[in-house]
Amino acid sequence: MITVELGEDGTHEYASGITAGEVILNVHGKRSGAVAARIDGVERDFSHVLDSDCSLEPINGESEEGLYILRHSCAHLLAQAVVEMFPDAKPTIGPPIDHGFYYDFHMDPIGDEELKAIEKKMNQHIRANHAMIREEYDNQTLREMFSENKFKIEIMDDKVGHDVGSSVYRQGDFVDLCRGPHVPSTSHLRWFKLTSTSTAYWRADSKRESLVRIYGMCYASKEGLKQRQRQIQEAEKRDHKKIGKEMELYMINEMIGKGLPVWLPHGEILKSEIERYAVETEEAYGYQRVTTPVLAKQELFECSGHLPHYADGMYPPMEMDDGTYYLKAMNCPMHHLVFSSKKRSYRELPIRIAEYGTVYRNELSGTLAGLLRVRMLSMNDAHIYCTLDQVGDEVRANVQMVNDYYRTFGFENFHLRLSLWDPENTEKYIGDANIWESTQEHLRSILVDMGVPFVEEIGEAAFYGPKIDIQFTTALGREESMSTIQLDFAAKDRFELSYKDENGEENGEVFVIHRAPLSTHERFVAFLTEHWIGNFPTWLSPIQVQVITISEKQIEYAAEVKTSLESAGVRVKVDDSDATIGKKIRMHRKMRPAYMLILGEDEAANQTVSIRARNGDQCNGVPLDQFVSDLFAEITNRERDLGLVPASE
RNA sequence: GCCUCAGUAGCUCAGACUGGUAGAGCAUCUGAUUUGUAAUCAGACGGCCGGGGGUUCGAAUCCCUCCUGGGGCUCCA
Repeated sequence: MITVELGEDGTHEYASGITAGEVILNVHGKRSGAVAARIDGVERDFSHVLDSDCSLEPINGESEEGLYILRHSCAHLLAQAVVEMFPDAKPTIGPPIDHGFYYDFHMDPIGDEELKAIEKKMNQHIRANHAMIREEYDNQTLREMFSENKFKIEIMDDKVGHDVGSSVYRQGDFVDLCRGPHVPSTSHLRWFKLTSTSTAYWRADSKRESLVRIYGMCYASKEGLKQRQRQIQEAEKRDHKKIGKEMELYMINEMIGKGLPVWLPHGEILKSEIERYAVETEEAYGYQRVTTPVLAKQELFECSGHLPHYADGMYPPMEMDDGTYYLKAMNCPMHHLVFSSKKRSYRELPIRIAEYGTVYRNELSGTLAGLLRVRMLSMNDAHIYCTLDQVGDEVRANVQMVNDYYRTFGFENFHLRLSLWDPENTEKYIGDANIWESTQEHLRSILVDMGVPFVEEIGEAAFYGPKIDIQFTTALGREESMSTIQLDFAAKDRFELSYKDENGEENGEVFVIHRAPLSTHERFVAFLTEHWIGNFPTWLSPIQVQVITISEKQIEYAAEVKTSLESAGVRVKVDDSDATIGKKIRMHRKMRPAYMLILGEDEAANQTVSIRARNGDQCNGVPLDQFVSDLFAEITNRERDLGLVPASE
């Protein structure tokens, strides 16, 4: 007999030789929702045989670990179907990922129809409910089993070696090299869907074989799968490309080029309102503004380290009669030169230099997408020059600034990330291990002191130093960097930055903080559009008030209303055409004005307006003067919500 | 750059599989209508069907090629 410790479910005695699955069946019954078990802390299959005392905890399919196992198993199921339908296809690797899984095959490219057929075949195997059986073999046998698949052999060379054996998993006629664990049988994989295909290179190396990657999503329940599908639908509704077109925020023209959006009047309003807000804020925080050129000589970018470390991200050089020029991919080198354009005293520090600078980056043409990935970016950029002692205050001020901005813009789904260098991969970075470790520790202790929660991630640092990124979660559940605060210890040496200290000595210990709390105009407007579904707060709305007349008789009064709103600085448009008001409301809805004003005989007679908020709530008979002053307050206070109409019950 | 799906009127889309020479709604314009909170009626205008090449008596439709857009190309048994 052996003793199995089951946590809350107590301790049970079984005959030695019982499997994990049998214990779970005994304790939790058929519908336990478990897909595997954790035995003495190690994830195991249901078929794992228990022959000594141990602890056992079922892994539920809905848990993070459970979903990982489900998705991994679903990748195997995909490979089974693909190999059956395309006997020449060679499976390579197939890991679980967020929401699902993929599997890379060495095979001819496939299209939508094949994808559907593969999904159908997978469903057949689910109905057949093949057991997923673990088998262990010695090294020699494994190499014989997979002798037809050089990719698997290469994986063995790397991960298994030549001495020890490993495991395979078999379902029906299909066998795959794998460590496991897996679900006990294919019927657990019902809630999946193949989503797309793509290409990837073997080992992410463009010189190696090109592989077909097939993506799928997989969940533990119908509800899980449906919920994800709803999330995707919701994200489509919020897509900034769709809303951007409807609201005429920006356009992309073939003759101008890919990744080079043109800001249309409505988008330009968003952009300049954001910029005005940034300028006000930065003035309050003691920043000085400059404008620097969009291109500069090669020497500058060699000095900054961009050319050796960032050349792929830059536009190719331009040969001029006096040297080689590059479009700038970053503003920092120019700001460094502003700093060192005159002698600096310790009394001046910290010096904060800001600019809404336009930078140019050579993104691969296939990665460009709407406003989210572009080749010309307007950055809300600034550089702070300070001593190491001052870094803490400056970082704190910037975290505070980000918090204030996000509250005003209504963003809630975000968290801080301390982005560290990768000590295994040092050639990507400037500077030695000591300076990296000490500056990272400095930033870490600032965050800890502030008591703000943050996560750490290795390999996400900039090439010149560690950073604090503010990570934003999109409607699709994907995490994107929105704001950044970067500590740069390399610039002082490269640009010989210095100041005269209290002792009258030239001091070269100038630390630079790069910060961009509002990201780029392009990304920021894209996220803002997605977040508000185009229904921006009044101060940001391209059209703040849309006036609608009921009949021709109110044309004059409408003009009067327009004039008084305009004199208060409100962006207002009038529709005095002879269409019905129902039609006018419907038509103007797509431009998402914060408020519509309905003007009829009553309003004209009493100098009032009827307000219709964006959500359809109304408030009739409001005196015009009152509306104008209330609206003015709402705009100047940058209120998040439309407050001029009481919410309907 | 690579794979995949797509590109038809200003917008949203049908027609394509099975070749016979282009359609709808909205927008716009012109009339009529003067309207109280998500589409008033009628008429007109509008397209070298992304570009080029090929097959054919005949191509939006089939084939090739280029361009542009969407999705993906980070997750490593």
